[in-house]
Amino acid sequence: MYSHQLAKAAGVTPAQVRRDMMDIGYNGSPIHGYNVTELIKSIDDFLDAPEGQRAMLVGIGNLGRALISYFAGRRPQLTLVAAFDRDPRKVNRVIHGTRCYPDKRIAKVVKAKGISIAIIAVPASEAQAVAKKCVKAGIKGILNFAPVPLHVPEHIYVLDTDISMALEKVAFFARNKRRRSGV
Amino acid sequence: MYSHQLAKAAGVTPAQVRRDMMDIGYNGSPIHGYNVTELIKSIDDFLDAPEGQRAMLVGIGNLGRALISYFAGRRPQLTLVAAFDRDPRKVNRVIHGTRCYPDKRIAKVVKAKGISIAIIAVPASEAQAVAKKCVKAGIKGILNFAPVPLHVPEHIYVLDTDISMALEKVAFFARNKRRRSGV
DNA sequence: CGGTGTGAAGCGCTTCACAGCG
DNA sequence: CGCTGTGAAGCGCTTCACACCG
Repeated sequence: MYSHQLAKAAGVTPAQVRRDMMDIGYNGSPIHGYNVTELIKSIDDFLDAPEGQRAMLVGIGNLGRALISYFAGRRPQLTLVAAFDRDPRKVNRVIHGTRCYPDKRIAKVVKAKGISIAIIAVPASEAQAVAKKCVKAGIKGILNFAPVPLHVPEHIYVLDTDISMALEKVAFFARNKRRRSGV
Repeated sequence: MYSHQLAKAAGVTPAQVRRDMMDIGYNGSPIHGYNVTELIKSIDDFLDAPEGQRAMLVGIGNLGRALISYFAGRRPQLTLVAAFDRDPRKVNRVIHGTRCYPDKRIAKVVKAKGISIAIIAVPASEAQAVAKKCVKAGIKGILNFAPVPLHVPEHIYVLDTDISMALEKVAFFARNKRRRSGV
């Protein structure tokens, strides 16, 4: 499989693909290109923590449930092991294999299960408070779906994914003609 | 309101804020900083199409429903006016003010309502087919939540928002300590 | 001083372009 | 040849740094 084929499949340029190969330390051959099976293994080695990582979800609304089904049993090294909500009617059950707890128990469950990543899918008004709780519990990274910037200590990694902003962006560029763009 | 205050609120640097002011053509004064009311108006003028823009959603699963409630009556100039699904049980009703149609009717509804933006929230296996249908119907921009790169003509703007990739990214950087990052 | 507006520098990602090799 | 691996150039966004002004 050659760089230009991988490039077409992934929607990027061949140069990009070769650059990425360098970055993850995988080498192809000019004759046969890249061996996909080995390549996948190299990518996994590069991305995954050898011990695996566990994530939790806070906020079991429509978005929360969508996220649970997205992540259900996707990658063995990165699993969703708990979900939390403030509403007592939403907890103490299992959705798509993920157990739901009342949000009071975040700290305990994080410690008990060794969770290092939090996914925040609560309303904007609660996001900052939830983030604080997660950080105090010992989380290392946050995936934030609430449309507010989170204030957290420097050493916590935060990725903001503001969905309505994404729509604004599409609306804007759809009018003002530009090229595609990624995650 | 001064640039450093806006910066703190938005989670960016003061220099960024002033740069953005230049880009949208709004001027503050060194004495009073920026007038927030006028500023919001300037931003709207910059972002919004004067005639407004209409969007549709394809795929009424958990994610689809979450998106509907996100966008319900947010911005007057950018509204979600229709939702589509293949499943007959999900259509012919109104969710959060958004009418649901069978996906066969995409082309007709796009034309009838002057829709220019499509939000794709269907399973990966159907995304490309849906995208094609949308493009043929005359859509200008696509917000894609399916975890596949879409192949569309050059002049269509596509924004890919692969949520599980976002989680991988957080997992990776949470281990390898980096600074926060945006939409 | 404490702000804004902005040219210029910095930085990271993307692309070019070419050596090397079967 | 055609493809990989990679130094170097390009490009766009971010940050610096400073003139200007009340």
